[in-house]
Amino acid sequence: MPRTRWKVGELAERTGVSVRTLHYYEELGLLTPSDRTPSGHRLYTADDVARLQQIRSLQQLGLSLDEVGACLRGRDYSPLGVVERHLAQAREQLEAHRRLCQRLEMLAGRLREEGPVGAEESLRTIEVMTMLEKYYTPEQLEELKAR
Amino acid sequence: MPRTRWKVGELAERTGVSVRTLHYYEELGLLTPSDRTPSGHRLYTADDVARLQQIRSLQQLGLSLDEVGACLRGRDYSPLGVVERHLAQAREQLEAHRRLCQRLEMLAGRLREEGPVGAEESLRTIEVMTMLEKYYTPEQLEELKAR
DNA sequence: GTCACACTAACGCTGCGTTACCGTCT
DNA sequence: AAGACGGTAACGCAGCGTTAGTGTGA
Repeated sequence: MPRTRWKVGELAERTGVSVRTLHYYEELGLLTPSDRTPSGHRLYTADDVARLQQIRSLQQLGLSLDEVGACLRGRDYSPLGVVERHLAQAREQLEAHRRLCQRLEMLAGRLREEGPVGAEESLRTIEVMTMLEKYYTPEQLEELKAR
Repeated sequence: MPRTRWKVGELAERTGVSVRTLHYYEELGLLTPSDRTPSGHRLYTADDVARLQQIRSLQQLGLSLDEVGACLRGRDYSPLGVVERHLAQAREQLEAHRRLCQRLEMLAGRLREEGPVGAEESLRTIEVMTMLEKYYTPEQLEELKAR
């Protein structure tokens, strides 16, 4: 029989999400552990863990924590929908990283042969890097407008 | 003959780096445009653009702007070295995104068939997501210790 | 003369990290 | 009995976004 409850430190260790962050999510009303020990220690259930996953996915989709909250409380909220959009974005980032690798390889080549690096080379490389940081899918733009 | 100088807005548009950010880098002494028009408008040269690329690469490697500055001023500083480390990291992130996609696909599968999603499933997915955000190569850990 | 763009200066904000101090559990 | 872990409360901060008011230049 698998585990059914986690203390905050255990959850943090398993997920990489810090204890402070879990506290903070609770403060914002995003993730309240379903249970507590008599002495007040937080106990997270499998449902809570599922919710944490949704929160993190929405965050990686570029939403602020405020927006994440609104989304979770929203009427048309669908866990599967969230995962699917996250997946779509992850695939695009996969592609973006491929382009970044190409750019960096070219740049490294130039630098090795000591030829002066063309500005276009640098410009395009920066462009790809920056796009990576800001990635929003077209769908998200709609979402963000909807709020 | 290609361009040889860019105004701040032009550079911002080409790179995706905001005007405010370019101002801020200058404030910190990270990137001072080599020239100005008589009236004070910033003019960035190809060298400046190359430096901007280095700054962004170091940032994506996980360094704070303070550390970026220290690195650029450091004695053993090598542009090629920076690009190579960035490239190594980009490749690892490519792999990490692949794993993320796998996880999200499995999760989506579970959600579609309405079976209750196992907590392990959620936990592992969150773990992969979180690792992605924090990625530091072994090399970087050395760097960070060195400071 | 107008409209997009540049300048400087200043405040504001998000998402936590980081003490600090005290209880708990094994 | 002690050390790892939990609790709440509070401050602090990086990296810009965002006005605001003014000059510039095609």
